[in-house]
Amino acid sequence: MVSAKEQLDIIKRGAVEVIVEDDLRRKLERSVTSNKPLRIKAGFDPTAPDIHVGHTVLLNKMRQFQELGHQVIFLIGDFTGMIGDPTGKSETRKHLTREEVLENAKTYQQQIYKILDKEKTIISFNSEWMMKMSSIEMIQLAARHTVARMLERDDFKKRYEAQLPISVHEFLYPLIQGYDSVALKADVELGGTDQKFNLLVGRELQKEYGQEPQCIVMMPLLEGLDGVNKMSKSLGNYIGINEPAKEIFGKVMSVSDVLMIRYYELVSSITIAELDGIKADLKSGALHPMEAKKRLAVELVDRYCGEGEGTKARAEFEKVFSKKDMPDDIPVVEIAWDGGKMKLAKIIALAGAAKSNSDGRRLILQGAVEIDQQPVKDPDMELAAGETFVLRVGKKRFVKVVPKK
RNA sequence: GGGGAGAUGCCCGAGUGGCUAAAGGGAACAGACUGUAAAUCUGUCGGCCAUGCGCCUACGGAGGUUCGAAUCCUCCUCUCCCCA
Repeated sequence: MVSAKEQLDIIKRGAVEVIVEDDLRRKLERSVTSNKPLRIKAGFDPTAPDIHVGHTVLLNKMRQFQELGHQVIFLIGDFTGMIGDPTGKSETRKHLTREEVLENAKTYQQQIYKILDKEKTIISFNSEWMMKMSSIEMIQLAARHTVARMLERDDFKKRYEAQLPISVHEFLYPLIQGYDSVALKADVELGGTDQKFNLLVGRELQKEYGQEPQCIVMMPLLEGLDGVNKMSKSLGNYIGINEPAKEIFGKVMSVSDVLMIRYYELVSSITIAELDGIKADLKSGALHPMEAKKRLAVELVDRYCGEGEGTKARAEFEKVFSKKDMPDDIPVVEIAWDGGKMKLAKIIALAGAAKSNSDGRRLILQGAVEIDQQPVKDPDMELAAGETFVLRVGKKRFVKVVPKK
């Protein structure tokens, strides 16, 4: 078994903050001597079943705990999902039905085992204990925290100061998340830095309920493709781990050089020494930033789409964008002509390459449209029924249009 | 319970009777430049027909006043602030 000190070093790698490090060391030491694994909790929202690269920062850390022999609990906040975590939101999320939650949970499980060890993962739902909690118990739970303390939470404070609505039930979210730690008897909870408040509530409540408070390991939030906001599905700036290889590859390539380094730090599995080497080579000019980015893209595609897919995606990418060739696999769309001739603008919209006929028309005017690699300039161009051709809109939208009988 | 303020397009936000499909910013999309980089510059950015100074839909919801309403009135829904 790995010594407590070595374990702590591994755990601390990449983490922003560990609360409280000495406590964690003691827990690890105890775990080593008693040969009893620690219970590691990490909570996930049931509303976003598409796991993206941002989540992997946390998942990778969970994986490390598993490799060190600890018990990882993947907690799906299905009960809390009915409240909606207000974090970074100015509005309350919509409630999910039982069926939706279970459906999302299934999607989670399909995706997380790309990273986690299935044999060593416990999936848990907080509705399990929360549904059984009585109103009195709920009120007693609420009685353990004050409004002033709740308003310390950055998000609440900001909304309060900005005169934005805060519903009373939103105060319950941190309490319930904290209570989950009590119910699970968590030794350690993992979370993003935006979760700090909630994670700390867990410690408080465990003390109140006579448990040893959990230690907290906070991971950095990964910036999304825009390089500014955190990666999230709702902002649309994410790389999903279930996306097709060429999507993942393309998205990594579109990232700025600065952000690339960040991605290397947080989601690549290279060692710190290797990363330092890359940084040095970039600085000296020995390594072109594009090449470094391609390597990162290959690594991520390999990991999430399967070994070898990365190299394939790279070849495809170079073909389409460097040599301006057509991609191998162009999606085929069948279109029914509603007459002898049809406007190209309308075909573009029907093929899903534009939002509307007007949008298609605008794209033609902007010189974004090609048919069989021939640029189209005429916004009123019409095509006769029965033609098959490859439509290109912008840099990356390719559609093979086939007439529908 | 009383008093006050507010709700505008994907988001923020201007707009107090016609010149408003609605300023400005952000996001997004396209083009130029590139490394599909990023940054920058330019353009587009409700829909439909594409001929127009065309038609339809749109400023929380429902009605009303008016030749004409995002703008005025009534009721409703929601939010914020102050007092209790």
